Amino acid sequence: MERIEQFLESRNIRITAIRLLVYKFLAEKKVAVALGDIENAFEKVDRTTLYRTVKTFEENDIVHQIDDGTGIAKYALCEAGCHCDIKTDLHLHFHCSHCNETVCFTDRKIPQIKVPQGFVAENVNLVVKGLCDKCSCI
Amino acid sequence: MERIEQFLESRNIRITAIRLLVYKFLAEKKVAVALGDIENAFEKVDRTTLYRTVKTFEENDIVHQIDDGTGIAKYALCEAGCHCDIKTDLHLHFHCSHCNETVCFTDRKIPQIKVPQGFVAENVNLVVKGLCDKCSCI
DNA sequence: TCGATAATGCACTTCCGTTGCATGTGATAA
DNA sequence: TTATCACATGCAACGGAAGTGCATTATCGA
Repeated sequence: MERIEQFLESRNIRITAIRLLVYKFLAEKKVAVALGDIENAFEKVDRTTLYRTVKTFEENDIVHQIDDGTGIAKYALCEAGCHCDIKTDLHLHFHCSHCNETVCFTDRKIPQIKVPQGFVAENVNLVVKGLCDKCSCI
Repeated sequence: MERIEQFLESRNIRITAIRLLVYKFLAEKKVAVALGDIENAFEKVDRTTLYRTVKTFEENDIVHQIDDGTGIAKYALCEAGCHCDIKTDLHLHFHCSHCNETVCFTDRKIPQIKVPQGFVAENVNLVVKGLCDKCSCI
C-alpha cells in the first residue's frame, strides 16, 4: 500500500483513501473494468467520486481507457513506463462476448497501418471480439 | 429512385417513403452517419422511426454499424455483395478528431491478428483516429 | 491552528439507445 | 369494393451512462 502511495505522489496526485482503494482494485483485476464495476465494488462511495477518481488517473497516465465496442468505457492500469503514447504503447484488446470481460494483450503490438494520402493517423484502436480462454472450452 | 425500390424489394423490405429517403441519404453521404445526423436531416420524422429504419437496414445487411470510439453508433451502406461477414468483409474505419467524421476504408483490409492459445477470435474492429484529408491541410 | 486548495457527496441534466402501445397505411383475400 | 391483417409510424416513456454545479468535508502548507 505504501508503494501505491509513493507511486501516486510521484504523479502529483494527492493521497486519499478512495484513490488508494480504487488503484488497488484496478491492480488486482486482470481485466479492464467499467465504471459500473468499480461502483459495485465500492457501494458506499458516490458515483461521481469514482468517476472523477478514474478520470484523474487517466489524465495522469495511470490508467488508459478502452473502447471495446460495448459502448461502455473500460479502464485498465497502464504498464510501467507507459505514457499512452501513440507510437509505442499501443496494444490490442480482446473482448469476450460470453463473459463480457475485456483483457489487454500488452505483448501484441498493433501492426503498422497505412492510411491514404492526406490522412494523418494519430491513434489506433483495435479490438478483437470472440471467446476468451475461459469461455472457449465450455 | 426506382433502382432503390428494386433493391429494397429484393431484400424483402417493404417500400415506404421514409425508407427510400433514408437510403438515399445514406447513399449520398460519403461518410458514416450517426442516428442523430439522420434525425437532423429529417426533422419531421420521428426518432424512433428512423432508428427502426436503420435497424431494419442493418438486419438485412444493407448497412453496417460502426463503432468509431466516440460512443455513438454510426452507420454506412455496405458494399455490393457485402454480408458483413467476419472473414471477408472486414475493413478499417478512420475517425477524424477534428471534423468528427468517420469514413470507411473499404479497400484496406485488416491484417490477420493472432490471439493467444485458448482465445477464439470472431470479429475484429479497427479504428484509426487522426485528421482526415480535409482537416489535415488546415 | 488557520486558511487555501482540492476531494467528496448530492442533485440534477443530457444524450443515446430502446421499448410499449396506439394509430395509420398499404397489401391481400373474400 | 370492402374487410382484414400485417407492418410502418408516431408518441411517450424508460434506463443506462456520462457529465456538471454546488455545497460540504478533508487535506496540506504556512
